[in-house]
Amino acid sequence: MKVSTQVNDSTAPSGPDVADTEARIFDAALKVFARKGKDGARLQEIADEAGIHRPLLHYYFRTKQQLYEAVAERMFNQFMATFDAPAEGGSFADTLRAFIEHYVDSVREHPHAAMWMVAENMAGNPILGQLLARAFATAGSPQRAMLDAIGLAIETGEIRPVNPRQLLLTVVSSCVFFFVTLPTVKMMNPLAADDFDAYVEQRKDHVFEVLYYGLASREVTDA
Amino acid sequence: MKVSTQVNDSTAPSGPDVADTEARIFDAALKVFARKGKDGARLQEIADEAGIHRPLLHYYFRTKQQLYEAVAERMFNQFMATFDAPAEGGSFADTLRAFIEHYVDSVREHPHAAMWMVAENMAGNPILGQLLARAFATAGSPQRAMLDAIGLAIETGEIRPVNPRQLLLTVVSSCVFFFVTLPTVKMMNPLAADDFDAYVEQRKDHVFEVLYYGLASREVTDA
DNA sequence: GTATGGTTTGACTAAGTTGTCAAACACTCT
DNA sequence: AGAGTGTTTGACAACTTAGTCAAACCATAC
Repeated sequence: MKVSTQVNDSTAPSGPDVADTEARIFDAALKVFARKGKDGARLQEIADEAGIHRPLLHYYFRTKQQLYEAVAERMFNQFMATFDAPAEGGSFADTLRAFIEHYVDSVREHPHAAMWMVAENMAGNPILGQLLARAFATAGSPQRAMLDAIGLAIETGEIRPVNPRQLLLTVVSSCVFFFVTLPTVKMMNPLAADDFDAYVEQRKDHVFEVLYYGLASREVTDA
Repeated sequence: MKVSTQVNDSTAPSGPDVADTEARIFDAALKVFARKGKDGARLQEIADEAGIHRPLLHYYFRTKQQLYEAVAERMFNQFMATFDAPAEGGSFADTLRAFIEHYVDSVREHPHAAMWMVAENMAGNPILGQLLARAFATAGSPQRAMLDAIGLAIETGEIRPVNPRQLLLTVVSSCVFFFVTLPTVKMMNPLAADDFDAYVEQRKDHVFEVLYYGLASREVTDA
């Protein structure tokens, strides 16, 4: 029996390439779950996508639920791993620019992950919240670091006083939402449909510009 | 047979309160579909929620698919109907403030609608895009008006030149995303969990502040 | 080469879900 | 009261899907 032991005890006879099979299942499940959602996904479809027979899914992961959870956890870790802690020392503008850049790239690189997390949230599952809360509590984590950077920039007066958590949410919203509503975005903005790469770069620039410099004409006005 | 004739031919004998039954089905379906998604939803659960027997669902809407589509359309219309065209004449700042206010309130008032649209998008359905595109093409629509207002404000120099479609997307993102990821937001921000009303107001203020005035300290710098 | 371990397969089971139907029902009109 | 309409009900059929199982399979170790 297998049932997902992460490491292969390399002394025992291990027959065909187990690691490969498990990886194929992961990838396939990732795709199908993200496309169809947990309930919409069919084990048969996952098996087909992975090029294996359906009972093998049960051999590697007992139940659909367990497969779902395993994939969810891996996806989240994968996604979180793509973040670097913001470089210390530079201006907040640089930090923010880099954070936006990273975030958008991460979402692009793991297109299913963002949707997955949103879906999980909409279903009311607190899993993501728990994982994120842990990340925020961890001293060195990029999320924590970004929050700290905001606080610091306010103290030094580089940026105006705003609620750091609200700001972080606004930044993340701006970086993720367009990706989650892609079909609509592509219909509303020709560039997104024609040259998505270019669109994404445009979006990064826009988000930074608007958030950092704001809309109000600089000539005009007050502090 | 019934099969969803919107209007009740009031001359014919109509037995028990048909309009009420249909409305109850709508409301129930709305809730359940939004909670569980199209595939996760069970007709039995919808029937229970509506307090009727399951075959009645088929009597009013032949299939699950048709029920889903009917509810989707109604929800979208309901949602769109909550928007007012931005008042002409005022400053762009006022227009933006009002738009944010309205958008957030609409999302709050129809909590399922936002999630529904996002889910629809994630499933790759172009329905929402089509409906929205129609709204944008319509001269008097609030969406169109907002886009025009942005263009105008740029021309008059009230705001700096930005891509209007990108800006609109950023605004909408900031108003909707937090609602779609509510469980996570509540775990990350104590206020959201303790006093959601207050949190929502704080969010409106924040979004306007950041988007309009930007983060950069006003003392510092260039146009 | 044969025994032994984990892996893969095909056939089967059990449960749950959608959709149908004919009979019972309620209301109105004559 | 009785006919006629549209509505509601309970029982049923067809189908899909997750999960099980024992037999076949393969690779290595002896």
